[in-house]
Amino acid sequence: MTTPISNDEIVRLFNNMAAMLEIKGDSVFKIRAYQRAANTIEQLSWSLAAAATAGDDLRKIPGVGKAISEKVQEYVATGHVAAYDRLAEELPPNVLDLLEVPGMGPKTVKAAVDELGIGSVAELEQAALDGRLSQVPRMGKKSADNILRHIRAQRMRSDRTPLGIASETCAAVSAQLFDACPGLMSLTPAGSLRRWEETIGDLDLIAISDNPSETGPALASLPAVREVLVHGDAKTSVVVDPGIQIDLRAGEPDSLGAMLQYFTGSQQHNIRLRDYANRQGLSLNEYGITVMETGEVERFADEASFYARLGLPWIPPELRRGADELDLARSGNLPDLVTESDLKGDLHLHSDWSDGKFPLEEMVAAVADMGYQYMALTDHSQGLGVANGLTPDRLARQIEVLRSLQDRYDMIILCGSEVDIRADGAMDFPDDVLAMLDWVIASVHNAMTQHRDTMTQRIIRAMENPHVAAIGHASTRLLGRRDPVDFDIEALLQTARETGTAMEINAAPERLDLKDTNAARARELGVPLVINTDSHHTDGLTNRRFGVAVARRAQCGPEHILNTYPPAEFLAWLRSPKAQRTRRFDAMVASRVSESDS
DNA sequence: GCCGTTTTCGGCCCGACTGTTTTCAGTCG
Repeated sequence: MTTPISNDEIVRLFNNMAAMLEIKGDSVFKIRAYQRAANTIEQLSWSLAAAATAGDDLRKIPGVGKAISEKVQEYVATGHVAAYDRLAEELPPNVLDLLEVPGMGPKTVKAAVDELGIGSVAELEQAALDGRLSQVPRMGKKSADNILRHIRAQRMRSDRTPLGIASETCAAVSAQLFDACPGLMSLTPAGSLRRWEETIGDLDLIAISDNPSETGPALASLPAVREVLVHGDAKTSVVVDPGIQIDLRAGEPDSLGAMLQYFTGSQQHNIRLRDYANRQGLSLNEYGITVMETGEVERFADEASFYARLGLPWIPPELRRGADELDLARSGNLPDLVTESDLKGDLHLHSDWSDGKFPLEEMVAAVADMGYQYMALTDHSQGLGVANGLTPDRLARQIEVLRSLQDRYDMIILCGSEVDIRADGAMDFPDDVLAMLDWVIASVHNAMTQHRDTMTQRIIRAMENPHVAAIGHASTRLLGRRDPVDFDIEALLQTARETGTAMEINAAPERLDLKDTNAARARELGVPLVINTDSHHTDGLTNRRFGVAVARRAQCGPEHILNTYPPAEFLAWLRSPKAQRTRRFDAMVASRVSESDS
């Protein structure tokens, strides 16, 4: 069995085609069509290659027409796309790297290729150094110097920042900016951070102030600022210390609605929203909504009234992905998304009995302080030596301690374990030990480079164990540090459904695992999801917001999340035999949905 | 290249900033 072509590969193909067409100077609308198709495909919860092989009509996907559909078919069938190969032949092999350099757009890249024969970033750097680059039309010494500077800065930092780090940076910079700006009324993150994307390109901040013009200079003079990139009247861009770019826009209170909408994006969402507005004779920009006939500009203090003016309900930022959210909004079918306050328990927690940093009693107390109605303590199993995993004897002692704590809390304390899934799919504890536990979450922690089929079968075997309630951080990825394991996610989720196994959305910001598209597929298949923090520290409990965001991006309501159910319902699910859990969960979802309808 | 409760052809989102120009092209988001 060979690895099928992934959606990501198809996305890369079309994005690369768009970039090459840009350099060639082709129609911007054709380019935009490829970009839109790539954006949509990126968000599919299912395998496009599998659908193509099955003979499905791909043109049902928005933005995919005859030409793009045929290219997908060709790619899946042959591994190549002739049109792509022809484009690639006309350009130097590494030309797309040149587009990655800030300040190098398609026109400049084309000029550099045609006039200077440049074919790589190294050659571009040399041309900037020896003065040839500044000879290109519309380039000068300053532009060439900027290109040089960007090449060197780019070498020093990775391109995108994991959500958790961006979130911390945002909080730190915001606090400093409030101190520096007396007139600052509010500072709201926009862009990919507000949409809770798993990685952030740069950090967009919207400042609302009585005196907007003071905020840009104030940002530029903060101690954390390493470099000022742009400083105009309306916009300031800087680079702050861990190498994150911050774009600040400032305005007055009555412009917040339009500014937030404009700068939250996504770009594809905005393109489609503005198209929708144009059809109503309205034009959108960051200042408000213009009635095209009269030229009158209407202003909005909040986003809800902005969307309302277009005849739409407010669309949560997590859904502004340029996919089907506008259609859902127009038809009144936006999902009611899960929120942090829906969570009634945390079912993946560590203490200092294994690799956590806090004593068991303190972790339990901190969880109770969250207002939860149940929790599971899940220290590592014996096989994870580096994490001081528990032997069966230590586990038995820990269970005694936990049971003795129960009297002090209203919250139900479940005795759990994060049990290692061994390389062959066997559990790290024998069944009689697993049977002592209330809650077993099974995770892969080693042998992560296994072949796709081996890894898939390994996790399937774990799911088939009658004691395994859930699979933890299935892909094991660490954002920016470790790639996900190779597995057949569709087969895993199908097996989860068949075996009555829940799938974790691990909320640790460096994991976010399952990721959004996989969580969406789990939801579609009726697989219960559980949002856990995997806290090793009492501070980790608030990371739940990241897990909730993944679920929201997956269009999950509370009914799709197991640990939003009241204790009685959750425990009834947990205590029923695995073979019955899928049917029980379906009933739980159905009753929750009919409840919210009435 | 895609798309349609105006359209199967003729449209396709919008503005800030920079540096190079001498009125604006190119880049970015």
